[in-house]
Amino acid sequence: MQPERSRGGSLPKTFDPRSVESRILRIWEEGGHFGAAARDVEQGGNPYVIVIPPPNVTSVLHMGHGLNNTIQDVLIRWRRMQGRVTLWVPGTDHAGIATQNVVEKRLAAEGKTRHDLGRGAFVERVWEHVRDTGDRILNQLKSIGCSCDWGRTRFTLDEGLSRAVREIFVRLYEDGLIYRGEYIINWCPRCLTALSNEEAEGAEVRGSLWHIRYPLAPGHEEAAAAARAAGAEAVGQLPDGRWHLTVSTTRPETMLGDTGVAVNPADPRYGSLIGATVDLPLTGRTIPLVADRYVSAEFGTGMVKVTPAHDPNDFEIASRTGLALLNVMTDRAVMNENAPAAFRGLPREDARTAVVAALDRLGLLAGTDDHDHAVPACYRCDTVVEPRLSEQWFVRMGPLARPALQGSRDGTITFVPDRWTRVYEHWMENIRDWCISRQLWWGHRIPVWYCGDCGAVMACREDPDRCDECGSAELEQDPDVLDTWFSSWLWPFSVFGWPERTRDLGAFYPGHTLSTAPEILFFWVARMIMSGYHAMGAEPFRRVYLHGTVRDIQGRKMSKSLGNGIDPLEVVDLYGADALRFTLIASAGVGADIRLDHEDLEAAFSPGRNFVNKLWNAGRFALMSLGDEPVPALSEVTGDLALEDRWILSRQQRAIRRTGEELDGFRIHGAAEVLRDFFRGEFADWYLECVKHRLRPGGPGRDAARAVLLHVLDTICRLLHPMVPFVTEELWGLLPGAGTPAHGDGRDTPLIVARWPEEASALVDDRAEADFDWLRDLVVSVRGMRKEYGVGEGREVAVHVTGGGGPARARGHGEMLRRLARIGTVESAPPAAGTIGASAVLHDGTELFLPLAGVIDVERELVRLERETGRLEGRLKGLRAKLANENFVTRAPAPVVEREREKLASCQVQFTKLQEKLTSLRGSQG
RNA sequence: GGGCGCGUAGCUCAGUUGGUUAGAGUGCCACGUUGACAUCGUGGAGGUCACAGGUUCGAGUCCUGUCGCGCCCA
Repeated sequence: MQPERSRGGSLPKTFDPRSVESRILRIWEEGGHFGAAARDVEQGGNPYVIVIPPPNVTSVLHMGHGLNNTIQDVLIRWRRMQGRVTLWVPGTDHAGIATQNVVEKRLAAEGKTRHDLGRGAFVERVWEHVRDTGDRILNQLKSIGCSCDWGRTRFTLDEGLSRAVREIFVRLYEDGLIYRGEYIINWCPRCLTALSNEEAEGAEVRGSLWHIRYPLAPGHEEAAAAARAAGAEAVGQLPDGRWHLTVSTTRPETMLGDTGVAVNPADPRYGSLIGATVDLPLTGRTIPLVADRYVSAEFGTGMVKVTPAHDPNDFEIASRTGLALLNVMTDRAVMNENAPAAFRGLPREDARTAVVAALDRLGLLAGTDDHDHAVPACYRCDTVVEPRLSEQWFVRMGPLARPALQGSRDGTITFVPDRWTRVYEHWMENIRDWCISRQLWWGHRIPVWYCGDCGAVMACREDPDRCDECGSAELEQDPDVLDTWFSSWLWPFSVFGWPERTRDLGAFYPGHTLSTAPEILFFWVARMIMSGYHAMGAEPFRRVYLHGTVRDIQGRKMSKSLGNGIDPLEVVDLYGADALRFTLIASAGVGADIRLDHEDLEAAFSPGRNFVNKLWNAGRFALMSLGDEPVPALSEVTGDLALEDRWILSRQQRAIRRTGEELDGFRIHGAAEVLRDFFRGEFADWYLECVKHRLRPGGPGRDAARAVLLHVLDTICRLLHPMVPFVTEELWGLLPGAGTPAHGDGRDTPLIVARWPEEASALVDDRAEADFDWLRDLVVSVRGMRKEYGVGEGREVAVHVTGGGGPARARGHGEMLRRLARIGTVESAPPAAGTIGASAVLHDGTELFLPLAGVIDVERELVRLERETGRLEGRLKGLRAKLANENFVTRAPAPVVEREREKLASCQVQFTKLQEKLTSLRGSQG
């Protein structure tokens, strides 16, 4: 083994995530670096807490999880390195409907329903399923590097969390904030359960608006004629002479359940008809015409049919006007015994067709229009929701919303991006009661018992034996379970043992950041805030980060049904977890959606993989170059620093500062950009190239270069660790210097708990930055001229550097210029008159000249110089006009004006000198 | 019907209180293997910042309107 190659030389040329990730994971987990204990806070530690948005226990990891949890892990790792007592609590959600559906589907494959098994056996069957697959998604999170405290993993159906559900239910019931009642709720006729308003998602549908004639009952002819005379076009006469009204509906089948027709009381057209009765077609029933302020005189005919048992608005009208309730459908949305015999047993869709046909035959169909409207569908199975009258349990939300609204208004809780604040507040201001009972078997059973003898209703923390009222043992528990979100909304404190007053609660509540997708702002985030204030008296977190959605290349949301998803684990397998993370982070603007090509994973994820590989190779080179001898600490070489050393150290301080600023503002992609620019654009492209010759054994200033190289690479590993934890951990572990003070902290712990870098203002060096920028300018300029004339890198060139501060600034950097631009010699004297070559002028007026006799094409050089002078002339013109404008000079801030003046001066010098070159070249040619 | 967001390079997107020559990744063209990396390097082409007005010394950025796309609420 060669001494100078003993480090790094044996490492593979490309980073191999598979050989690294599992080993690193083990180091982190076995080291106990993911966890935190209440004790750490009690002893004065400053906590930083995130609770995970618990994924559905039966789900598998998708890209949305990937993004969401990468963001959380970046924040957690960053705070952990800053020395905060960091806790990220993982867990899963029992997802009542979804999970029950999965198991029911399996049963269906066996030709069974849950009713064949019975409740107890079915629930046991679901538990079996959950025991088999429940850990799956959490293990998947591990494989993308999530540093959750796995020992604290919770499940919403755990005993402790179930106790929390029961406690909050009973408390709210006792406070009068939970009640039972018969109302119109959203009902899924496939899942056969009630849904909350949030679970019924409206989808725009192209439907029809049917106009139907309802004959007036005899005796109202005069009133009808009066209405007609008052301009009521919806009132008319049928061929047989009967008067009729016209109502419009998108759901004609519901007319079988109509119990009235309503108009606005202030509508002058229909005043005479209020109190009249209508012969409801097809049913033989007679229904009244009533007045209600809900009815809009402007919409349609200004006259609506009222179906209180099948429409929420109609239900409201009925409750105000006393109209009867008539339910004409079964729980499966099939017409029931209250419907006329001809329609009984028809599913709602068939009933619609049949009703329309029947009305048409009777000549009562006035017409049909196309009509776009929103139709609510079950968020779990996409079946069209049927508004249904039924007895359910509700949470009275008004009192809970008040403090939750206040928390946002007074700035206690902030949302990023800020626009969500208004969405949140609008929802809170228009809060509606929450239907929490579900006609399912999988979930927390409602802790309410009914006495079979005296009819008492009891909400109980412990299962009761006897009725509180009459002592009877004839008790029956409510058969329904609670909405899953009724347990999720307790998550920020139930995971810490609430309602017990645990040490964990004292240490870790309130938490700090919540990162999630905006889809569950109402479902979950808003309700957590409500329950937090109600149960704990404090907000559950202060900052809510709502990130974007992962979409396919066409902008469609990734979904199982579309088959356009990307499996994060496949990406990890192909490109590594770091590549996945970096790609996601670097492409996710604050709150912005991400598009990824699911058909070309290489195109989608190679940027991340390539970046990681570049980092790996920079590390590999550094390790090879550092050699085995001890590397001095930075403090030992301060007197020996070369320009490029001072430059990179100065740039590093800016990178540290900006990374912190970006992370603090949840601009994680911004942090990624800062670090990519620093690492790749400055460290790898320039610094490493500058010091290569110094790093060779016996190279000039070798120890200083080694010290700086190690220090900067060490810092880069730290700064990038939250985003690409595996490669940085691996690399950092290979860096020399375990236990030396050169690294600021001991190297006996892994990077995951190493100290986050702090800006060292003493290392900021404006002068070095300016000088180095000048050299970069020179190098770029020479490279450009070489390319222009096709002077390959195999051939060294001489460069005359004259005028401006040039010769002095170039002095001492000959070797660097040789390596970066293949400059053989730097001449500080002007070329002999008549020498053929290429010219350029740097910003400070330094003239460059490459003698390229034999290579150069004078015509081409003339064109090139003309292009350049033309460009400068354009700029000069703009700058002169700007500075000649008195308004600009007097009104713009002085520094802005000064900057423009400097630009003008610099352009002027460049222009003049290039102009001279051009003139002399023309002269030499002519 | 009400509200919100978006429209910047071929593609995907940054652009923080208005102030350098509007940037990155990717794709494209040319050259290149100088002992980290071809999952690389160097150089280059590519934009009337959707459109029309307005405010301002100055607008991708602020205001108004129009067009197109997406989302949320009713």
